[in-house]
Amino acid sequence: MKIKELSKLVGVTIRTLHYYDEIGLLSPQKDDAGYRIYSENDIKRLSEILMLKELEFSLTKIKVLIDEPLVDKEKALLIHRDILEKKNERIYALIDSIDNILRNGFEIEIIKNFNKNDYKRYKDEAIKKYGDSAVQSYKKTDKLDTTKWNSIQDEMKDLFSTLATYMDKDVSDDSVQILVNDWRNYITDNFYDCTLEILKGLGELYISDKRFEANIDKTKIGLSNYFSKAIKYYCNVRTK
Amino acid sequence: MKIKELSKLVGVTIRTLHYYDEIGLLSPQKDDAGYRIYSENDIKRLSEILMLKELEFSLTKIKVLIDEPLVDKEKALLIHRDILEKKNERIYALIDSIDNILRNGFEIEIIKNFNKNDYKRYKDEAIKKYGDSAVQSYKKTDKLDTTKWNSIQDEMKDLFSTLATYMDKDVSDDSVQILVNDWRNYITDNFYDCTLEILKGLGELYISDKRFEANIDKTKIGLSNYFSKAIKYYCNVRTK
DNA sequence: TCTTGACTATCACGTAACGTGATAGAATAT
DNA sequence: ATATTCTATCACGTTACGTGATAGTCAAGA
Repeated sequence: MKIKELSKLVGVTIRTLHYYDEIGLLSPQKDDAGYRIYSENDIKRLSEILMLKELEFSLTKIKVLIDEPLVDKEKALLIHRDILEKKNERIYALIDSIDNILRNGFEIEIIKNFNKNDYKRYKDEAIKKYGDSAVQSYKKTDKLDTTKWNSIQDEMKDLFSTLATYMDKDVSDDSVQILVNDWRNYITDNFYDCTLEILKGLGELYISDKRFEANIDKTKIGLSNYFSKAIKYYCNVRTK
Repeated sequence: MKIKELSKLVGVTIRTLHYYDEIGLLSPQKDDAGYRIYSENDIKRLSEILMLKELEFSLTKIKVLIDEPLVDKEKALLIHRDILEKKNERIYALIDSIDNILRNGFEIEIIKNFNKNDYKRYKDEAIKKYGDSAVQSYKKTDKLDTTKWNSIQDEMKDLFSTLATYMDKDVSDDSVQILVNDWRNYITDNFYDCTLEILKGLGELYISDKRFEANIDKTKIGLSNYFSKAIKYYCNVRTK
């Protein structure tokens, strides 16, 4: 069977078959003219390749799975199943994120994601060190249902309206600084460990990002600017 | 803020920031020495970039979303949500496939996937031509619950045990050819339109693939070989 | 002032799985 | 004999960076 016939039969492109030959995944015999001639065994092998690919195995893994009779295919499938389920969980979280954005706007999501990479890095390192089960407690970030979101929204509003009544005070005032500290604890409790560095970054966001500004200033004009200054003071006092 | 400070703050690598500058996604000012100096606005922009990236938007799409005030962000999010949901469905189907393999072995999955690409291609073309709703009937391939699988397994066994009683007859015998035809209809009913081309390919699989062979020969030794020959005869008679 | 170390810069190649031409020889149909 | 179809082999493009290599810049200590 020549290349086009096979490509039509199984529904892959000729280039794909060329490529599989190139990487040694499926290397048929060649005739005198150099044309690839696919045998029944090649068809069988290709069908297996395509099925494993359908399951989103990488081509290198497929090669190992097919060529090494030593590997435990069932185990590989189970592991792969696990990976797929985690992927699914992640996608669920993403959809959830989008829903939250559509309901509540961008700002909370930005806070949530501000140092998600850091969080993930720490988590990965922690898993390496202590195993997966020990790190389950970090999961709090992932799933927040609607009622939780509403309570978060409410607490934010409370904090902002209290802060609004302080706006004639200097940002160094104790009552203001206590509120900033509350806000910091609040983030730590609900999202991730809010270090001074992160808090500083968030404070800078609050003045430069119009979406934050608009949301915070709904409570009182100029509040976002005031809040940002209060955070800056809070951080400066505590940095060295 | 210089590059390392920012990279630590938000948890991305320096290379990533270099790259974002390179593609014009995030291009900070530079000082006399050529060092990148990130402003508060840059931090804000980066946080937005990272959030959209977290939602699996591509960098080019992120660029458009941020830079073009004309695009409807809400609409983009809704579309993206849709894409994620489809991804989710697909992963579910994959997990389902793996479960089926673990329960029933590879052979049915291979039959199912044999020309899945073809199936998808036809489906895509059909959707282009007739719209999505008209193609819903093709969906039968996707979801098969446990009871359905069991009945399929049973029918396969029935067919094979009947065929086993015919093994002393010539493959050209009417009773044998009727069984092949039944098998073909069976695939068409349960999986996809089993053309002669595909049937031929399957027949070749049955002799060359040891997993098929083992499964079919459970009923009677040599049955897979016999079945394969019967299919070949069936196809030859009908091809021109 | 010199050196050391930390930080920065710009190439430039590698990754996965092909897509997409370009160019040229081989097989088949008319 | 010629036109068409099929085949082959380069070889560059894609995404979002990772990973060196090499070299210039800055602040601090001897």
